[in-house]
Amino acid sequence: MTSPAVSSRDLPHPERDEIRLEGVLHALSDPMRLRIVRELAAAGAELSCSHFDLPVTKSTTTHHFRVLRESGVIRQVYQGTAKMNGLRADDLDDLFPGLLDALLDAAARQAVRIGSG
Amino acid sequence: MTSPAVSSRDLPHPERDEIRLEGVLHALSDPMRLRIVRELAAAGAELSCSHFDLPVTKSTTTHHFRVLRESGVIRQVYQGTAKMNGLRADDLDDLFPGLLDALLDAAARQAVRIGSG
DNA sequence: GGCGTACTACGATGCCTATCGTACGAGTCG
DNA sequence: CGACTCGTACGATAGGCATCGTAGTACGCC
Repeated sequence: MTSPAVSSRDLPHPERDEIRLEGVLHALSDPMRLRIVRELAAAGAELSCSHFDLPVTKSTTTHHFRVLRESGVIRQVYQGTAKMNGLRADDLDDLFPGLLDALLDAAARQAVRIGSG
Repeated sequence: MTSPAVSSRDLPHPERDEIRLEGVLHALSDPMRLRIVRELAAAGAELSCSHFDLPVTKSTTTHHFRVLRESGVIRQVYQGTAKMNGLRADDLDDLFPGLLDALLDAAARQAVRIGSG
């Protein structure tokens, strides 16, 4: 194949209008998921699940990505065997202007302060 | 007594440096608690627990206020039989500049959009 | 002291969830 | 086809948590 071609398997995402603030906050209140989102934002591009080296098993990683997707924080698309993950920054900015930036900034400040990132 | 006098009963609060972003987000990911925080912000002053008319029992209300306090979102002080609740906006703004405003704005926008506030 | 109000403490309950392990499906490459 | 990689599904487990009800404590007032 030339390009890996997007698989026919597609995943359920909430529409932009279905995204709830409570759901987003809950998704980001888990350290593992906050870390994933920070990495995605820092990369500024879509990353495969396997790119992340998290201190949990693959099952748990899958679980966290699903929570992020179902809460509307990320968008997931299959590309061959890989699943690419991208922040839904456009949708979030439209719904909650400035929130994502404030959250990422807050996470970065805390990482500096605590010294764990 | 002239003024209700702050009771000797005092409540454990996290120091500013102990406040964690994950804890704040988790606290605000509950609709009841987000509602409390929005009311506190709208009032711009300290409010007693009994001021809030929440669709849950008083036991549950106590629980929610404790979660908010222990996560560092609010400060609670006894004044006679009443317990006054105030947002820790100063501490939060110092730790996470702009975050509280962004969260309150996001909640307000969602309330308008959904039509439940 | 006695009463009423404001809030708490404790136990119970049912649900949600973070985690794991194993077994499996989908896709790519040789 | 066969092997390998990436990720999923499912079941289990243990802990957390939102909720309730009842009983109890602290405080102010009469």
